[in-house]
Amino acid sequence: MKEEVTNTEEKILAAAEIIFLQDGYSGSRMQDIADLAGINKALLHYYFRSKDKLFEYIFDKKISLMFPKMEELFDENNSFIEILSGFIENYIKLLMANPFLPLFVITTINKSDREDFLEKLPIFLKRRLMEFYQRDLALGKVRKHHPAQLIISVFGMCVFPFMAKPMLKKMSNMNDEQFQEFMKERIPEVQGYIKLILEP
Amino acid sequence: MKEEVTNTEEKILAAAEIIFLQDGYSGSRMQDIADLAGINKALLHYYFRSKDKLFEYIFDKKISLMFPKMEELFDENNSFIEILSGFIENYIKLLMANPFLPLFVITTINKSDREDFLEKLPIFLKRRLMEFYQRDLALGKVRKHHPAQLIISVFGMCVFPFMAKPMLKKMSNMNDEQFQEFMKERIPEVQGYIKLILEP
DNA sequence: TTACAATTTAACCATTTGGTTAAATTTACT
DNA sequence: AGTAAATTTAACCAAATGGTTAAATTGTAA
Repeated sequence: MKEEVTNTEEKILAAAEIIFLQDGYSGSRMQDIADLAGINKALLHYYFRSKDKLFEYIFDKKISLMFPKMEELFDENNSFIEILSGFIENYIKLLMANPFLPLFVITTINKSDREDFLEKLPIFLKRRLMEFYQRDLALGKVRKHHPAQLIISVFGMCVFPFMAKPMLKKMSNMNDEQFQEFMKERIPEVQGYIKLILEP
Repeated sequence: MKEEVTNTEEKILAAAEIIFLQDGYSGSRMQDIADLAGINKALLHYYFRSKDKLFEYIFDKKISLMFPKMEELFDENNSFIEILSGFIENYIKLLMANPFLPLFVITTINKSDREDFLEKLPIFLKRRLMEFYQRDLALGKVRKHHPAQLIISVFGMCVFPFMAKPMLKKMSNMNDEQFQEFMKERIPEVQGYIKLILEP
């Protein structure tokens, strides 16, 4: 059965994604991944030698999702405020489709014994945002702020609700649909904050 | 040796706190806690019957820290903006002294098999903030916003940097002292955002 | 049909881990 | 000194878990 070599491999990866994203590394069991993929443990190890290998494979995929390129935003014609507004919209939509992403990446990176994962962090995102801010500051198009503080704030306002999702749902008596609605409404809300904060 | 019954118990709790906060439930080992407390596993189980009991003990302590009462803030003479500003200062200072607190509480609550912990969430904090917002909105002292969105934003701006601390340190080339400095500077920064967002 | 790769089955191994037990030892208090 | 509680030591258990192995079975392609 050589037909679709990737078929089983894909099933494994899809299953591993779900398990790892929900339970993290130490909370995940290889048996659970095999079960969810509809295969057995022997075959699982036949495809991926070890839990570590499989996990790193998933993590690599996820970290690039967490820090997307978003090249279309970084157009010289865009103002800093427009770039941030675009980022807010794109990023919240991205996270709505991948709600477990932030907690997964951040808990993984926080594990003291896996600091090697830190090496995979990109830095271009923050640097490019800073450059655009400095440009618009010089043009008098934005108010003066500490740009790193502002960027981390925008990031936090987008990301935090997904990490605190169970808390939010409980405290505001929301179900999953209402949470999605809440996050959709959040896009113009946060964009509004940024305008008020930055516009001179 | 009846002298200080609490002495060993306190050593255990202090050790359990450090281990659990850093590694979470499934990442923590009873042996590590015993080692850090300077005792052996037998004695550890002599004081706390099981890992679950010990963990719940720690979690209860921590969740009340995560959602402090801050009664002094909720004074009728304070404006909503003053209340938020006070909250930002108090909360960031609290987290500076307990940097692992947010990730610990949130990851614990997110574990699907421990949803019982959700029951321990308070709701008074959000409700009281909402009441003060509505009052000041009626008085024309604040701009119109979706108050739940605003409150979660303030929360996120305070909490998120601590959860993403290793990422932030890496991306901005900071050491621990510089991170502390960054968070200290963050207090007036976020307070400034709130004023710009809310003042009519 | 043959040959080879994919898959299953099932037993097995070594290690880790939460937890127990019983006996010995130390400590404090009377 | 005697007693009871605190602590240590060390062996032990059972379950969970990552990983291996070998043999059998199934599917595919030549």
